[in-house]
Amino acid sequence: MARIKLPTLHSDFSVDCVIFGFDAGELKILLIDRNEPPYKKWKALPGNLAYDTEDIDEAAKRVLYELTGLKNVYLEQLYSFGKIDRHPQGRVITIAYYAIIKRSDNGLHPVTTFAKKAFWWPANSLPKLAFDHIEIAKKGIERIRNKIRYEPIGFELLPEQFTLTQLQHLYEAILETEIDKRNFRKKILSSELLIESKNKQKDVSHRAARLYKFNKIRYRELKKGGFVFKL
Amino acid sequence: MARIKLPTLHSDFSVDCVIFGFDAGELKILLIDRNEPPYKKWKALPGNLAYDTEDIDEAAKRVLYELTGLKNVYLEQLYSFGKIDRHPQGRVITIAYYAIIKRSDNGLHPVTTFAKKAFWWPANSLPKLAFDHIEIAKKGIERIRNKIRYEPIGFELLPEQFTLTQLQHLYEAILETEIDKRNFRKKILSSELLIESKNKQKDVSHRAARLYKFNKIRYRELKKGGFVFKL
DNA sequence: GCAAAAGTGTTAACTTTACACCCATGT
DNA sequence: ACATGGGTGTAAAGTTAACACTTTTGC
Repeated sequence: MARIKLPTLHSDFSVDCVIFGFDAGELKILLIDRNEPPYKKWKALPGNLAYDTEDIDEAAKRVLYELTGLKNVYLEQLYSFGKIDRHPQGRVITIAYYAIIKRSDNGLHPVTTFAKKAFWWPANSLPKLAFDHIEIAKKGIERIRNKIRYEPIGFELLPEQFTLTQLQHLYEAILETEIDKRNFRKKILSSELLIESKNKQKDVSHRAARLYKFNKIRYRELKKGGFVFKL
Repeated sequence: MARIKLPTLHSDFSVDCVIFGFDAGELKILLIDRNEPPYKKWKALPGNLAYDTEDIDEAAKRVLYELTGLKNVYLEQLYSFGKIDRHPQGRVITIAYYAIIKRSDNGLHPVTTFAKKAFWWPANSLPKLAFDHIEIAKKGIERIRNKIRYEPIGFELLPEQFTLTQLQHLYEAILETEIDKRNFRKKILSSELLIESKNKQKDVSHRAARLYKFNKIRYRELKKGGFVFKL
């Protein structure tokens, strides 16, 4: 297997990101169009070779930032992929990360400062992707599905303020189940993780729902005491 | 940051293994004494640079085999570690795996075909380790602790046949809790994951306990139907 | 006034927890 | 006969699941 040395980056491993967003009642993943070989013109997960001078976590943050302009985002390592033939130009291991980002409530407007053309794609009907990116994306979906059951990461996908119905729809979309409205509300409210806002929904053509915020501080406290959020 | 090229392996990433065993009522981890620099004479997790010609999963299997002579062992990727300064000779990313191996019931005799001197160490009182291996080991312990709650991996640590009390002690050791004997038995037996053996314990100076086997086939069936083992 | 989603309680089924004594075997 | 761990059931507390109608608001 030939080993290609790239002039500037000088590295044999890359970082790829599965970036999740929630919109129109669906879990979405941010994809890019590749405009250089290999896999030119293919859709792919955003990623890049890593510099020798940065920790891998930093490389993931950088990729995410270059693509979305966002910092301070929920970002975790997902899994590493190292089949010898996964990259046509030689041995390149990739360390995959997954990120969860908020999108403005009313907005379908994608994030702004792109390095490449990026677009959201429904997580449950992904197109063909370059390299082994389908495998990586599936691992990401599997992870977020498991994680959401025992950590309150769902809030990362919603705007600062949200209604209980929005939250329920999010859980239903990710877990692909129906949830009973009354039971859901009882459970989520009894967890003390939500702060009731004084505001209500605006511009809806029906009774406006109360808005809530996630109480991060309370969550940290509870977690220290051994509390585990469970839906 | 200097980048050292090794003549034969020609690779910038390594594979390290957290190998778990259970013995004398304790969770143990297999360590080696390093006999070359860097960190010569330090204790460390078994690991090695990976060849360019093997998938990373294969590299992990190889490391495990070289050290223990074992194949077909429970082995999963754990996490990748990529701080730039984790290796004194330059940028080396490591992909950590964890393995769970059975040790013969009565036996404290360690595995045989060593590449290096290896020895078991209690997981909850690890010594100083080379590189960032303490961090890796801790991640492994955290993982096995979480995993054992919702997958029946405990059986991988026990001999083919075991008593319910042995199984209970194993859970107690890993989860660091006490478990009620009657509740534990009720729960574990009602899961239908155990096959009652006709045999009983031998050579104990008290009433001999019935032996059980883990029913792997039944577990796979149940799992397909969406069953999740939970202690 | 009607369409659309918000909001609200009770009961039965199930799961989890707490708890103590007799039994079989080896010395 | 005694020491050691093996083996067993029940009741109370807590959790989950099933289920339907009234309220508010905009059009």
